[in-house]
Amino acid sequence: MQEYATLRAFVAVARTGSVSRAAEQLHLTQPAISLKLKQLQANLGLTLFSRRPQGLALTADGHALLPAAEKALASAQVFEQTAGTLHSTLRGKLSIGTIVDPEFLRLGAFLSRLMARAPQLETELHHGMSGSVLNRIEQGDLDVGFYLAPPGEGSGQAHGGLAWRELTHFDYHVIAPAGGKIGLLTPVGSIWRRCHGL
Amino acid sequence: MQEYATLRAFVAVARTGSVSRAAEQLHLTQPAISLKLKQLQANLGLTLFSRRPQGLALTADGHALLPAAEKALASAQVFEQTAGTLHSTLRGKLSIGTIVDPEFLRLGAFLSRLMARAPQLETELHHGMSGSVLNRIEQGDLDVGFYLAPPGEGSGQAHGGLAWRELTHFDYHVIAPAGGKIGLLTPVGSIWRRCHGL
DNA sequence: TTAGATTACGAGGATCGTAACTATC
DNA sequence: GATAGTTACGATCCTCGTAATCTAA
Repeated sequence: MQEYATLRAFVAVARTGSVSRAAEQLHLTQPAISLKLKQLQANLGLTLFSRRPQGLALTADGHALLPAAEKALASAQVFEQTAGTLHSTLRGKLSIGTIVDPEFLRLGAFLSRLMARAPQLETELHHGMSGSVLNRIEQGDLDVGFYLAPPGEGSGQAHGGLAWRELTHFDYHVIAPAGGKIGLLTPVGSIWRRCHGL
Repeated sequence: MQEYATLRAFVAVARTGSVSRAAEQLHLTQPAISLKLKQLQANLGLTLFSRRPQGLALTADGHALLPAAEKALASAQVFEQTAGTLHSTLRGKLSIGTIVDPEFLRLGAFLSRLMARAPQLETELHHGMSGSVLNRIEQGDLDVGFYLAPPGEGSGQAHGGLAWRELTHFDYHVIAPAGGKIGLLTPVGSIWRRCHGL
């Protein structure tokens, strides 16, 4: 089965009539495109292009395959777009409780990833000590907050009415109102569900 | 952009409701599927499955994405199939001149790859010494033949009215009537063009 | 000589399987 | 204990970019 990169190369070269322009368009180098074409033709056992002085031209076989390749790419884009609409419906304001040094929390990375996932989400940062963040979350004042966990405590458990989950690649934990089911009832709460991927 | 292997994993798990059965179906291991699912969900920023005692069940998001994934896969299969029909129209008999030991030529591998590319093609093997094969090709008695080339001779050149091309991964060469243009005029000749991918 | 394409090759990253671990019945 | 899934990790394969080579106008 041909991968998307291969199909993109094929379509780009077919449309531009040139490996160079296709490479430019796809932000790759000439050799990369050239190799992809070679692989595609070898896999299919077909000759899709013929060399012309000013570039490459489609053969009859290439012409016959182009529409199918374009459809395959279009379907893939539809998939991506469908996925996009599923979390672009997220709206609301997320109140985040922070502690200690934002640099230590890698807060910038966290926020940028959050924005990438849910661009329409507003965030509001509230700084405090670890204990006060816990209290304000329990009171519903904050939606989610950082929490320095004691080492060796495992992950994914619930305690004290709060659900917490270890963030891999980070040295801190995030807390949100318990159960995850509550999260689903409000726009803000659904954020918590989305955050599971971060 | 999600690759096909990822979409196949998603669809297989969604349909079977189990990583194990999906792995079996795709001839992969449980961890490979599990990783693909994790990557897909991370890329999309969505939770597609929820864990059940007997396996995994689609979430609402997963349900919404399944049709798009199936369409993307179907389009890819249409592309492959279209390519298949392009060289399944090949018919005719190919007379192949062989030399020395068929085992040494890896003739079985060559023929099986040829059959995979052009299933409707008949082949006819004629064994002889290297010189006689050359003569019979020049006389049009054979369509294509094996030839032990002197080392260091480069590849893709034409000499003595014959075109020859080095077969990568093999230690021998294939000869066919010169120019490749002649090849396009007859069913048998078009075989030579197809062989370029082997 | 210039423009365009291919080949060679090496570094970096992705993939997949084995093995070990966790959780649920 | 048995079943289902995940994590860890290492070997292998793939991809892409740089540099060199090839071909035609």
